[in-house]
Amino acid sequence: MFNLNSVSGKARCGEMNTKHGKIKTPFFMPVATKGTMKWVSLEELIELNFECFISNSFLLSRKPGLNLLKKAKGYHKFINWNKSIFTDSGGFQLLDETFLHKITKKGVWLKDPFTMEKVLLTPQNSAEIQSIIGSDIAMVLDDVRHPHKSKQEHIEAVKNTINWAKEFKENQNEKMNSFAIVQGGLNLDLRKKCAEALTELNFDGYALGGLCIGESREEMFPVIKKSIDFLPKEKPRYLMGVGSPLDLLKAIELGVDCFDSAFPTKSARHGLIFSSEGNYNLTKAKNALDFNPLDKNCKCKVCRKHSRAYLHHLLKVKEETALHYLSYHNLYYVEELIKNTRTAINEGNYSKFVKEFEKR
RNA sequence: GCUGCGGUAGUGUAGGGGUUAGCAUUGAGGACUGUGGAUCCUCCAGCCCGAGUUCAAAUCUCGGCCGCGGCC
Repeated sequence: MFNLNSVSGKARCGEMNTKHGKIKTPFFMPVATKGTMKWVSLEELIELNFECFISNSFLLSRKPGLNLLKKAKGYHKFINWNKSIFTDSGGFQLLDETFLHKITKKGVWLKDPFTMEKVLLTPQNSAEIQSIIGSDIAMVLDDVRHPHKSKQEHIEAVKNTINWAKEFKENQNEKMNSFAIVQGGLNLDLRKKCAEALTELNFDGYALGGLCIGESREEMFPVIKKSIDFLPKEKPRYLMGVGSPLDLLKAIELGVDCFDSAFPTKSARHGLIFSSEGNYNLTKAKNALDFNPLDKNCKCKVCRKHSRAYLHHLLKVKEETALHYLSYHNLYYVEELIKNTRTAINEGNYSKFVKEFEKR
């Protein structure tokens, strides 16, 4: 399902094939937890040239629920999306105290946020949920811990992650593609152990999980760099949760093929604008009288039409349209940026591309 | 004109002799990365004016100014 076309240093350019089409790598996918991005519609996602997004299968299983999804003949039809869809298991919710109830060897007890009912999510039922959803790429239920938790916790998390991956693989619909997630915190021995055990299980791709959640860049990047070497070259590598422009570029330089993150849209909602001249906060007072576009080099529909001053105003008076405009712009920016990384890799000068970017 | 109540950051308020004058919001900055749809952190900013009582006044007394209500 994955073909590598060219490399530049460790950066790779290729193609991922799913039931719903081809996706050029590296790529970034927005987070559409419950069936849409926040403030950006699926229609606009097509307009923005994204080939896929990621939803949260646990939340979808609670609402609209599996019965509805079955009756709708799958999630793709329900939301009328005929490109690829990744689904997360819901494992990431372990990090959120409002979701997590208890981690056990069998799986994880999560609180249904709609009803507060406690629900046991296991590798088996997660595989079934994602199969009913009709996910193109299902993510295996994993045990995520904060990077700064004790080694003992990470040992336990890796053990659970490996066991759950085995059970997921045994129970999943064979036609469904699935990616396993490497855990181990910042500990390279644990990362290696986890990666090797998961590689033996022969998943369609491998993700690096548990990163970019509070640890410093100085801690994160060495772990990515080393962990990449523990993964098979011929399979796609997915760094979960990374979405700031510079982080994306640096991770691609280390050999990562795909990403998802709420960062571009979440940032946009708080006024953080991605731009070719660096990120900045639109809520700053100096933007109130700036009649230039968000990014003078951006061709998105927002930058073509509206000024910083106007968008600053909308944000200040809490008009919801601002959230839409800014989210749209940031997604456009990220998609353009990643498109440019593919070009740079194909042309064999990716490191130079990153250096230029860092100079901004 | 008389009388009652009140006047504390830009706004809304707490404190009624000794407080680094508290809170909310606004304002200024920062954070946010497998999304609980405005959250978290830092900072700026104030006792209406004058006189008195007191070791000490935002606080008590008197006068002024302003606001709201009542009476003439």
